[in-house]
Amino acid sequence: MKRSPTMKDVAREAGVSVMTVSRAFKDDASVGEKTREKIRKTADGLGYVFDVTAANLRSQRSDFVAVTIPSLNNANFAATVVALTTKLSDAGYQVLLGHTNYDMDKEEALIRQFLRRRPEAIVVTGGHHTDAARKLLSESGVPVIETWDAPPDPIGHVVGFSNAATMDLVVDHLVSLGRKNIAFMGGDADSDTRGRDRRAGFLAAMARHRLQARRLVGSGAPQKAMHEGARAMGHLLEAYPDTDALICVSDLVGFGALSECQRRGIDVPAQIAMAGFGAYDISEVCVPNLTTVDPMPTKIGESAAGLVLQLLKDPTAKGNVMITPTLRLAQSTGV
Amino acid sequence: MKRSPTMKDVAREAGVSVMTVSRAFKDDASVGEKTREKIRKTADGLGYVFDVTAANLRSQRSDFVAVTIPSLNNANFAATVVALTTKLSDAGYQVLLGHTNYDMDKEEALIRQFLRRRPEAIVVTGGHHTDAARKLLSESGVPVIETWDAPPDPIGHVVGFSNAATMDLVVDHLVSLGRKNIAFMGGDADSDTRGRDRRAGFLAAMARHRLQARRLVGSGAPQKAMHEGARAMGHLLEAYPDTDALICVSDLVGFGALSECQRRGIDVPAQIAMAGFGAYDISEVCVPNLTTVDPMPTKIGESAAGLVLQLLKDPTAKGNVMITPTLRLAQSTGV
DNA sequence: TGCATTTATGTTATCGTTAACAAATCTTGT
DNA sequence: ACAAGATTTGTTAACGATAACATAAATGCA
Repeated sequence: MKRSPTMKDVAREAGVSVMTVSRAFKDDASVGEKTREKIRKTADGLGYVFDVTAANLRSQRSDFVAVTIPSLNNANFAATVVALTTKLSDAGYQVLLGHTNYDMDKEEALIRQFLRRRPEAIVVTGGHHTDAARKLLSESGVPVIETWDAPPDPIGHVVGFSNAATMDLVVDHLVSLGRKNIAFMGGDADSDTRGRDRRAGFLAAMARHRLQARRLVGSGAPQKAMHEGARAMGHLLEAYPDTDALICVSDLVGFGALSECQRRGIDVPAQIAMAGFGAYDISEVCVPNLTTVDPMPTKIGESAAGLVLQLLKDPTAKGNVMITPTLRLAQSTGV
Repeated sequence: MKRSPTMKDVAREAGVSVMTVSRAFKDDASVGEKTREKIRKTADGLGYVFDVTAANLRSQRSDFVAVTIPSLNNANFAATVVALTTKLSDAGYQVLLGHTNYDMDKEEALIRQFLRRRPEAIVVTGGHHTDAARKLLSESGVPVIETWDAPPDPIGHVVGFSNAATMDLVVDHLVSLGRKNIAFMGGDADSDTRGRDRRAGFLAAMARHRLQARRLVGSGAPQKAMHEGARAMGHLLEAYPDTDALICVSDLVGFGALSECQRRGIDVPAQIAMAGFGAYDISEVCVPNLTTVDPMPTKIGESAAGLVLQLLKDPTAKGNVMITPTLRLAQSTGV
């Protein structure tokens, strides 16, 4: 197989200098209209494909934006990435996507790997990282954006919300319905830092209402959320049979719990009101529909992309974006 | 902000040549143990980060493997990508992931964009592409692997299965239960080529059993599967009230349909037996559990990665991998 | 010890593109 | 028609690494 053609080949064939070919491939450059046309045609004829790697090396711009998320298979992270990718690729950037599988060491390894490609910005999910990862990020000389959480000690910029504060919305709602024996399911897995933050928010909100918050059941790692939700519901009913409301760390756990109620003939919301988190599709389809919190994943992605673009124009720009999640009431809390 | 250090800086600081530094960063190269140690230490001290772009340009190897999938937020595609990424990154490759949103023009644009980075292999989902995309792929001089479908006219290599053939499994099962008025939901969206293939398979299987296959209802684009499944169930019940079995293009559509049955008090499986496709988590959690087909997404990813690695060693290697999906029986068909 | 062999390090040119500067060509107004 | 400015094209060197080849240092063995 023969070597693929370079600008040099195109230049020779078209009878111009290499530099003119280079310019012809940039939209804004000054090249005569008929010269450009000839070059385009010659390039097509030769099957020339522009080599971004060489361009990057010379111009010292990688066009990469590195992005890490905990899991690919999550409607919310996916929505954020879709929004982010759309906006960034429209602006000519290439997203380098990595998933950590909720493992902070994996995240560190990914960051290390991505930095070797000289990304122009790094967008990470969450504010919890290994010490080494924090160091890598802050010393990278590249804009860093933490999304989804509003960490107490940000590395660079933040586009997120307070997971803890969202629990106020849910607890207030359940309390306003007269529920008092409110349980929380999930938030026990070390790896799911957002879940832990939500549980902490639940505890704080309950304390604010002077309600006992001892009804806590684990649901394990987020990867098995639905199954674990069903299992955990069994535990909850045995341990705290007088529970009259349940907040789940996610809609997926919530759906597992809901289906277990269905199996056992427990009436939701009459006996137990139930709320999830994440506004997953399933919350609007399951029976009963699940009250949930919409964390605005697309808005997070769009804002993060906007911030990246702004920072690439002006690295000194300040800009943290706070997102305001909304409570979506549905049948599972009797609305 | 000062320029980040290069090998030259490390070499000067460590009192060796640039080439020695370069070798010290490759594991297998011959460098004295104490020299290597000194270089490592100097590099760390300077905060040196290896520049993969430059290395790629010189060595004419990108370490990239381009991968396109229809949607990020899909448990099956995600599982394939996870398996693929894990295996390839262990071997030192970087996956460039792009999602097409089930749009073939978007896929073409992605491929065009990826080729400019000189990937060492390209893995695409499905066997349906624009003509231009097919041309790009086949002329790229890079190994091409089509996954998830077994296309009639492959571009290069294939790791997949016959969507149509999987429907034989499901139809045979339902017929063996004595069901005759079998409906199919989905497969109507142009963009969902796999769904279309499944519907075609359904029609073929019904013909083989000499059964009428006019009970077809659309469920629209896969992005809204759950909602559309619920809506479509309404249509089905109105149009074909004597339906005694339903095959859905995916478990997500199936769950939508199932929840609509629950709302209307229709007994599944007594009145209507129901089967989905994809072995999504939800199929094992919903009530009743959903009979489904497991398309072995992880196996697809692993096999595709294995094939990529093999092809990179020996580009002339032949190798198509056929995956055999399995039927998973559950309560929704009365098992 | 001395010479062949292995191991460790150095030198030079280059991957394919673009920044920076230089030169040539084309406009335009008088 | 011609100077002055605007537009288009060309030349040279460089981005940061490595392949290929050359040489120096270390080792083995008679």
